[in-house]
Amino acid sequence: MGRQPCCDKVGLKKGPWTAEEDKKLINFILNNGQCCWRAVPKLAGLLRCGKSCRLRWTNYLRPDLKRGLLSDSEEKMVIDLHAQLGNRWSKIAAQLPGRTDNEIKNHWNTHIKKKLRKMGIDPLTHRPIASSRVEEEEEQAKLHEEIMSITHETDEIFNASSPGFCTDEVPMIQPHEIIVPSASASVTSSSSSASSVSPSCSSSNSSLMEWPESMYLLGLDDIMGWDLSSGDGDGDGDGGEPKFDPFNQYQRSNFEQEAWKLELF
DNA sequence: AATATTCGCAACCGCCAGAGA
DNA sequence: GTCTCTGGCGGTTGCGAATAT
Repeated sequence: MGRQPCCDKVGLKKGPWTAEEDKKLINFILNNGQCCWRAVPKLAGLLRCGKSCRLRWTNYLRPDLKRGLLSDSEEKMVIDLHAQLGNRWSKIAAQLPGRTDNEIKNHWNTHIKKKLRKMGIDPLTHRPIASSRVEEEEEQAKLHEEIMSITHETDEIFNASSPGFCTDEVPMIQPHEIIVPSASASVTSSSSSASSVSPSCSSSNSSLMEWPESMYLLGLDDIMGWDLSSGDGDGDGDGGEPKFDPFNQYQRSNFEQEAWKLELF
């Protein structure tokens, strides 16, 4: 049996999307809406697989996406939500309008993780690194104690029941006599407590097929979410970054793309 | 100036769940 | 109930840019 690939991969293009491809995809979706992604590339005249088209749209081309780095409040929200939900990026993204799971995941892995470690917080447990180490050591010590007490008990039982024991007397154990404890009985899952959060997912963007009218009226800083007037420009986030830097490839490509989008209409 | 290394982001891959036949 | 297909998710990779040597 086995699953069929989402598309016939022979002759399909991979790698970065060109402006031409983006244009085709946007035009198609704006005219036809998001329907069957499998059919999109064929109908839109793209040599891509449907999955790739969907990802490109949801992560990059959607008109309601925010651009630029996450703000401090957004970052804080991500950290809080991660503490409750773990690596459920889509659930986290659902709480941050205009942000994608991929964007948040990348930001987490490249920025927030480091930041938390720098602050002495374990990004996995969200606990202070020092104290979690102490707890870990305590746990290990406890475990050791338990093992030692069990060993002691068995030794006592053993010594009491079979004095003068000799290893030569141990009967050989046959394979069928070995009893393996079931995994379910011995392993307890320690999933994070996610019950307290109920992602609303209220703003399903699937129906959003028009560029926001405000886009025509806003300036660059508004469109891109950049604060062009403030920031100390050192990139450390302490002075109102991100600041627009025409030589920053990432910002520049965003700008070019936004400008291009505007020219579409 | 040249080369090596690190960083950050976009895109891909494999798996899973749900829907429908 | 089984099988197939699609959309979605999270982890990983590739590659260009930035930085260090």
